[in-house]
Amino acid sequence: MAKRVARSSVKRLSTVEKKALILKSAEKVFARQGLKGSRLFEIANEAGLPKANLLYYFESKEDIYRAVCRDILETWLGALGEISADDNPKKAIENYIKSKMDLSFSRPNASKVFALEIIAGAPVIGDYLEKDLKSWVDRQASVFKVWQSRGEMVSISPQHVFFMIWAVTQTYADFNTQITAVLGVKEIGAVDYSSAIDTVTEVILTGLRMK
Amino acid sequence: MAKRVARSSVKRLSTVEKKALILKSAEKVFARQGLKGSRLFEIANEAGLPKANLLYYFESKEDIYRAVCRDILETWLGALGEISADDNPKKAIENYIKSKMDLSFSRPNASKVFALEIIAGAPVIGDYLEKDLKSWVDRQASVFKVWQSRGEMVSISPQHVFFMIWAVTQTYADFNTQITAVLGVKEIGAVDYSSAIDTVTEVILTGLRMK
DNA sequence: GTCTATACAACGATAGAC
DNA sequence: GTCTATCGTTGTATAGAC
Repeated sequence: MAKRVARSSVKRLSTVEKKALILKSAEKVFARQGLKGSRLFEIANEAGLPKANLLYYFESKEDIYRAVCRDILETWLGALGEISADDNPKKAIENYIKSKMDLSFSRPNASKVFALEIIAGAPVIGDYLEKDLKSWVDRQASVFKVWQSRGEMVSISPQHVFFMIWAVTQTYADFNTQITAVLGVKEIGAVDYSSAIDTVTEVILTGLRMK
Repeated sequence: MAKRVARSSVKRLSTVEKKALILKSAEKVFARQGLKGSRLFEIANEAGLPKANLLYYFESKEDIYRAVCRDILETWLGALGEISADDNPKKAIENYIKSKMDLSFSRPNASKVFALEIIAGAPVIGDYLEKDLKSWVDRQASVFKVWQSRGEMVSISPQHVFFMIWAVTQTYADFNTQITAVLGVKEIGAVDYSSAIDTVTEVILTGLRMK
């Protein structure tokens, strides 16, 4: 049976497209109150689908949530890459900060879902943190140690360097409500965006004494 | 009728003490999933009280939540003080970072409730952000501008300086699950605590080029 | 594959005995 | 002031017609 591609109606979407629509809508809803604070009908409304339809494509609310988390982790890891000891240290950190800031501005809801999950104690992605993320950080840490031994970076715990970079880059997504309130603007515009990147990059590179 | 002070049983607590117990328990519960993700019976269990008892002391779940938020904001504002242009810039920022880090380690749940509230779009404390917090930041910003004109601080947007300081100090409370996972420890110990303060202070002061 | 109707469990809040 | 019982509502999930 031939499947038609998307037209004006949501009903015309293929299975794959509909699953993607549900996940996109779910990410937006979960970004406000997390798993326990979100309702299936909110996701359904957001997607423009009847509630029961969601449970045809996914087993349960938790199943949707797990799929959203998987999707976010893939984007995260995929976009961040690996830093090598041969890289130019300053350029490498600069690129890393840029990537993280871009993610914060392009997918703020993904960042918020991640934040809510961590604050809740990482019941779903705890394993990822302890295995994949930890070993990724451990690998980068050994690179930082090489740079530090060459005097190309101040000698502080590489782990804490990452905690700080993650914190300042993600704050522009997660705490954007606070930021717009303090700046007295309705939303973070293109100007604030590039000014934020410059400021963060400048302060961190200087703070790490990178030449 | 004479009231007895607290003994072993929760029942012996005075009205004031019992309200405080409820708020303390509620803060812990709200710190995991926010307002909508938390259940009254969870707060009741945490406090060791029957559910209906909570609704004798407070009108509703939202009422408890608002009281928790008020409590947190008072602590926040009270602990942070004001910085004056006459202060020694480096010492002032150092003290500010120290205060914020102390708050993160002494009241991590308060920090988490605050974070969840902001991520949710600040439905309850939005007013505080736009008025009290904004004017506080605006006052500090004029102090920073004086320092910057004297060459005692790098010339970047004072607002973004605060965004960065808040982000790195609060990350040790809010994202402590991620931090312990990456460090491979069960909890952030006294050693990590002071190492975190030193690292954060060092990087930020250097990053702001404070002499 | 879609959607209505509904079963069933969870939850907030109240009534009323003590 | 405390606590049990319970009401009314909301929310997840399923059954079954189309």
